[in-house]
Amino acid sequence: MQRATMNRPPVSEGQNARNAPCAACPVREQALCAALNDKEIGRLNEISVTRRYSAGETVINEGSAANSGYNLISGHVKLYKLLSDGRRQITGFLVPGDFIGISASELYSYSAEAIDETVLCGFPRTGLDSLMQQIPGLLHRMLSIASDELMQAQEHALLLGRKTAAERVSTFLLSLARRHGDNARGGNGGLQIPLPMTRSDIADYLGLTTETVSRVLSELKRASIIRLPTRSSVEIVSAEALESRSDQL
Amino acid sequence: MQRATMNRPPVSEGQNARNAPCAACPVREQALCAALNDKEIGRLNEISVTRRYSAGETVINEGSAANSGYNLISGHVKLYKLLSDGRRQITGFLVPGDFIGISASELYSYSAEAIDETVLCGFPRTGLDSLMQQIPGLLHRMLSIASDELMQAQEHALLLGRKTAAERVSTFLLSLARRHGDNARGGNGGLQIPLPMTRSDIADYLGLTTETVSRVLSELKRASIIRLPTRSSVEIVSAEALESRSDQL
DNA sequence: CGACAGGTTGAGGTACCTCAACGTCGGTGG
DNA sequence: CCACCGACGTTGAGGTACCTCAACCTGTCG
Repeated sequence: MQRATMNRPPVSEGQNARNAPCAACPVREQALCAALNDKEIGRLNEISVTRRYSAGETVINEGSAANSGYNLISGHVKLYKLLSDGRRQITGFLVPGDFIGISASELYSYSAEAIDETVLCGFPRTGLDSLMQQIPGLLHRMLSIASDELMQAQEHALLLGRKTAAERVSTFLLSLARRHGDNARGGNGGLQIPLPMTRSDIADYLGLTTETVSRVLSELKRASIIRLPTRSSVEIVSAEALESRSDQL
Repeated sequence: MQRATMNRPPVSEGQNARNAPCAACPVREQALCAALNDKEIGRLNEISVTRRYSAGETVINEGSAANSGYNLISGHVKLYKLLSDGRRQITGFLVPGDFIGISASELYSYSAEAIDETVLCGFPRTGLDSLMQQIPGLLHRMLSIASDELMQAQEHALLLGRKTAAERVSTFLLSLARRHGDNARGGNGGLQIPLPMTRSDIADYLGLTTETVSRVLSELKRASIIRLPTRSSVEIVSAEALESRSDQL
């Protein structure tokens, strides 16, 4: 289980290229890397360090120095902010190909935690910054990632500020389905979707309680709009019904 | 009231430089322009068009083609998204120096409306894009603006998803105070802050109703934490009391 | 001055939360 | 291999923070 690439310090050792060859990377054509040609990606590779995180492990701590960026290779990560009394708002769930660590300030303004067994490809910020100066395409890609996240964040604000519990859950399920793609149709033509996060995570993402999330899911199930084969997956039987309950998206 | 610079088409006429000389621009050192030297800003100036908007006028319509960006010169603008039944979520209030029109897609994903008499400096997206390709500093500046907005959006999600009405209003007043700066102290040492937006705007920003906003403001006033000299201004008597009621920020 | 949009205050309703009990599943050790 | 354990999830009953509806107040502008 332990691998040679684990826990390596962010200082380049000249061997990372061999340990984590970008050509074989499952997210080579996504994420930051899509912007780079093979030569450029070699330079990114020189400063990158892959590392495995187990479920629940913290990747980023709110308030700590923002000196790394990460590509999510496999697994899932949640981003969140806390209030002093422990109330939590999850601002996003990340899937492979997503970038972690865009930061305007010197300190991270949010925390990041692995949801399940996860592999990240980390870059020291200094190296990333100098590469961005040398490769305008990389800078441009970063802007496009940030713009996209901003759009999602505004959609999320609409959900949190103005949607009902049923609308929030329906919207959430649809956005999962959209991101998961149209593959993986179940036996009855439904869409099988993994739910790696807990009900508590979902609640903290939607601004609800676990009980309310559970109740809405149960009601959707009772109405035969979804099925819940396991606690960590949903099958969407009628996306249309969800759409009509989600008010857009 | 009509001015020569009003309603000019985005095609450069070679006179805009004289009509809107950047050197005299009140937000020359802020916004996008801070990233540019005098020569570069001349090129930005060539493609820019200033235009005046009166209160309530729409600047950007959600769903329309995203072919302009704007610098806010003076006045105030609100950004918002709507649900099909008219529920509205305001995602931000902009002040002079802010940029409007970051967009990941071809279409705007939000609307923008002038709150009061407002002057914007507009750029066609094509021109902005080619300038960004030629001037890396401009691209970099844009990324830093986007990152900053993203951070604010996450803070806003925390407010909408997890804060009480009293906490939301207190947080809002403090963030206004912070942006307004520490100038403008009132007679009794309080901080005078203009409130150009209506109670309804504030409610739609905070995910509340106008009645709830009004009740919380009245309570803060009763507790001598704020004063309400006019309907469009607040005086913050005790920022400390607001901080303790806002849970961070 | 009259009218109207914006704002405040009150009374009652409700969507969601809180608290509590019970179910369920996956892992672990006897 | 099965029994137990604990974390996660579901369901129910009651409470409450905020919403809804309605009346009234206030300033602003023709």
